[in-house]
Amino acid sequence: MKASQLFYPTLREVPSEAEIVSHQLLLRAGFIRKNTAGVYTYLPLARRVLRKIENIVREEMDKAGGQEIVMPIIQPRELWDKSGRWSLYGEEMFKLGDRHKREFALGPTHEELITTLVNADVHSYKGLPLLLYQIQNKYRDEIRPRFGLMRGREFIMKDLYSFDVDDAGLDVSYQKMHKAYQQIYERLNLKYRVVQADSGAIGGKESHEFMVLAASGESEIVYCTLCDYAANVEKAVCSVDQAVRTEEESRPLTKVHTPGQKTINDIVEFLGIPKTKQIKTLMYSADGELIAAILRGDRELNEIKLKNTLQANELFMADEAVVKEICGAGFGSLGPVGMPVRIYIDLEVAAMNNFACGANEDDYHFTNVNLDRDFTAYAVADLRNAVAGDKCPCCEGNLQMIRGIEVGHIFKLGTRYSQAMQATFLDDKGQEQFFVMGCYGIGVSRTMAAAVEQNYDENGIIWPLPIAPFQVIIVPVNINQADQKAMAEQLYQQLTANGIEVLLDDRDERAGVKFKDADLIGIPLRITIGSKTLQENKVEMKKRWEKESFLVDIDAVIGTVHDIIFK
RNA sequence: CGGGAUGUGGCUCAGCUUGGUAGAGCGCCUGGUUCGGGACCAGGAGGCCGCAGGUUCAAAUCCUGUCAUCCCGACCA
Repeated sequence: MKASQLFYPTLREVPSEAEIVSHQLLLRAGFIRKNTAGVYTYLPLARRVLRKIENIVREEMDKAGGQEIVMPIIQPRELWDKSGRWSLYGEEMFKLGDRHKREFALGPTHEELITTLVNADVHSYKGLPLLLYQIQNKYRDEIRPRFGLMRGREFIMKDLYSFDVDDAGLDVSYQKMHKAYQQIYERLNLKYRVVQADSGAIGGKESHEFMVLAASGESEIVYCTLCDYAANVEKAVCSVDQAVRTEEESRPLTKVHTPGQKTINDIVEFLGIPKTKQIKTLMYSADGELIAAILRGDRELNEIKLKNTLQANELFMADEAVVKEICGAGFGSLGPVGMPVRIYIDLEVAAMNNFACGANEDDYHFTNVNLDRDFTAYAVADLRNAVAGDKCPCCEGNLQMIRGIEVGHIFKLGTRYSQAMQATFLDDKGQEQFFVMGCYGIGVSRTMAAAVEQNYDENGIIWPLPIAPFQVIIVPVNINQADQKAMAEQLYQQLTANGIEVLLDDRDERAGVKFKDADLIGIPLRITIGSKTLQENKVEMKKRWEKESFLVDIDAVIGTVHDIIFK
């Protein structure tokens, strides 16, 4: 491809709408343009990258037994009524009507559609397992689209759905996908981590997320430095034996006057009691019922864990006025002693003694509080967020934190959708059974953005070789010099003939402009043709990710490029 | 949906407080000089100042409404 022919409008300045690196660079380098919030046009360079990602995904899906199909974007309401998700998905779905006033949705995901499809045409266990996938635009009317391609309202996703005869079959399909996903991220050449994930209200028992590691990632991940354990903080287990047991004797409960002291820090200062000897009491409304969640003073509540423990559908922090009425004190003065609602305590708290807490009376606290003697817990559960330094739940190692971008997510769905959609087959005993399903997504466009978040410098993008829009860029310093132009053409032809994707910057621009653009769009390998080196029958080569360039004999160019690209 | 901010040529922004009919840099076009890290000189094109009302002799500027975009939060297979 000749740069003079390529549509890649680069920008010198950062468009003001872009906050994060991938958004800024993809805009500046002429990969994407915004149409409306969360909706983008992919220009030629982006299209090339997306295709490469898609092809790697496609190959691995096929290798794992997947078969590609394409499902419609427009889906009728009835399908979604069947699964109950028309209202459940609610606002997040783009909805539209036709001229007959029939209602439709732009597909945010395709479980309903594919379950219907498979149910219509697979009637026997002999047709299973069946793995079908597509790479397609998805539509979600995000409350707040942001970060460019990271959280768009229209995005490209690969979604595969597995259909099996039973749970054992699902396990096999799930493992296949798990492995295929690892292959994919290896091949994309991205640093990533697989983590245990919360499967959400709708998911099944098991779920893993694939995280591309990047400082700007939205998700927090904990991982063990010794073993393979890794999990989304939402999910990370804080096991019992992490709790520091205190061996001291129980001391008598004491009520202390603490005028105006509300926060944990206030008590640290006022009473000289460390955070780790205090507890905090958080009030929640769970499906309308007021409950108390209790944690050590320095810990953070994990709402997802609490929600799962309570098996609540709706959970939000209680209104202070309500709390005051029922408990007799405001937020800063609460405690479990005499608390008139159900008390859920964190595992760690169960191991503490002689701690301090609010007395359910403004301006008073208790010290030397002890579980069972002074109050009883309705349940003890893992409720807090893991933090760096926690003991690994699987081994003797310690946990560390890192940030990541969720680019893949796999779920065991079980029979949730097949039951809702009444999708069945006959097993080998002639019994009617529900399909046992799994679903497996990869955010293709998000993966492109994540690759940028992970690979850039002050000059622009540094594409990993497997997904670079071009592998090599040839820059003749001055295209008006006949010998440079001729050499550029010659190398371009030769490299192209050798199956290498080359961009020839044949524009009549100054060298600086061409270098800047080459760096910005992130082509991994640059070949510079200048008059001095040309006289010595050499060209200059530079790897985008390295600082120094090096000279190569013209005869050796093909071989050198080959070595670098195909390693 | 709450809180905050912003809408002025393709991009980044100034002008708005104290109304008098629009500017800079970059980009773009033409000519010339340049030519290994976003050149220089000269000339030029391009904006009913997001939109709709209102106040006023007069509105980019003041007022009201509205739309859009961005950030924080709530939300989130």
